Amino acid sequence: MEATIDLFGKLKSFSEPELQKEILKHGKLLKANKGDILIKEGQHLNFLPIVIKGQIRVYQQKEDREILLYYVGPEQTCMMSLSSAYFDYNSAANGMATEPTEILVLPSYLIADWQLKYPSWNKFIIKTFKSRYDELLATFGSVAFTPIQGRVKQYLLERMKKDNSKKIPVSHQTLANELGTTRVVVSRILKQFEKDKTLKLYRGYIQLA
Amino acid sequence: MEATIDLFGKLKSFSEPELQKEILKHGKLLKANKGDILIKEGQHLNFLPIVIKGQIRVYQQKEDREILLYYVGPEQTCMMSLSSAYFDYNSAANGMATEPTEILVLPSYLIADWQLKYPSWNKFIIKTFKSRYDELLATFGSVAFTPIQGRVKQYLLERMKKDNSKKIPVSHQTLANELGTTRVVVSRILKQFEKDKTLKLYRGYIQLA
DNA sequence: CGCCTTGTGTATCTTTTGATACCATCGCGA
DNA sequence: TCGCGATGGTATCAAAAGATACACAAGGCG
Repeated sequence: MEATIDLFGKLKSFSEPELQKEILKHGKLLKANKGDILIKEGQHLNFLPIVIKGQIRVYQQKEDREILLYYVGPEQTCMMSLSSAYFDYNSAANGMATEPTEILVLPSYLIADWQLKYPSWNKFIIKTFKSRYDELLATFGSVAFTPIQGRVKQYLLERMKKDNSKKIPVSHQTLANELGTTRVVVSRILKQFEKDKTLKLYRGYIQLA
Repeated sequence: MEATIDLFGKLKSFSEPELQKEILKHGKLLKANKGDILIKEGQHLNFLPIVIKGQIRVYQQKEDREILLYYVGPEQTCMMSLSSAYFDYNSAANGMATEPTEILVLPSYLIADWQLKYPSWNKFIIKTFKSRYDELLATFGSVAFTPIQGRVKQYLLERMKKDNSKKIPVSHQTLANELGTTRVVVSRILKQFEKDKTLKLYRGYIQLA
């Protein structure tokens, strides 16, 4: 890989100089545009993507329904690829860039080696497994126990925190895709919230009260 | 720990003699009865249980509803404890023995050390993370996309395979708890299946056709 | 400007799921 | 033997969620 200005300024997790050398040697930088599909369900993966900048949306799909699993943000990687690195495995989800995204791509066969050699890499791997699991478990609990109305509210509140803004740019259809339901259901629920004065609806965005 | 006959005959994953010594030195054997609660939601865990014999049911609960996450069988361990070993963490689920169960209990602080020292231990850890994730993801997809009727069918078929028997000893209430719904719903669906001749209902068990 | 895509509002109808209630039966233990 | 809890059948009603269809508006683009 060509020397990249400030790569490890953005990837602070990897402190060992030796590890950094290896990453520079074997890694490739990739740029993805908004909407680019990086991983498809059923696909066999032999690389590990680490997001440098931007974001990847990982979701499951069934017929015309889809549901969000998690986002991969900077300094993070994806479970599907990680699973593939250790076992013969086909992706159980899709990955799509939600904005222009820069990705560091590493070949799978190095993952396990590095894990034994470099403590910071090991920590990264374990942390990924752990936090992805937690996320999924939280979403699972939500889907299993909370009616959609509550999940819409949850989603909007989390989004507000994350973006630090009460103006949430999302279409009803997109919201439905995040939550695993349909557009009509989302519109209906949002309208109810609007009547309850908890938000206002506009074309293309939602303004929380 | 007192020398235990054939412990490593049952735990074939741990091949290194050094690791076996460590396990014998720091581990304790524990016996649980059917119905014993081993882990509670919110509880802080400082041990890692590895099942030797029997089974632990790990599930989430909310008010009077509950839903199965997974079972921990022989040679397996639980995600909650594993997460606790690496990070400050409170269990997000409950664990209960479903039958008389023998458990090897190891202190949390050793998990990470051993992982760097013993490849077979590392493999065990990674495999646990990976397979627990896969299970949860499968269940998640099922809950998100499949109507309950289909999930009842899935459950019964899987149970048939696992037990290698078409006679499935389970009450409607228990089935409801596994699937995150209520008894009445399960009874209704099962009755429909009986009308369709795909199974017969008896007190305390279900006979698949 | 007209056209097309995307986004939104809403009505109607059906299906699924849940809540409640009541009753019958079984089997265990006092 | 009686009582009681666990199990299961079922009816009724309500709520949640989904399917379909249609209308309209906003905005980009040729």
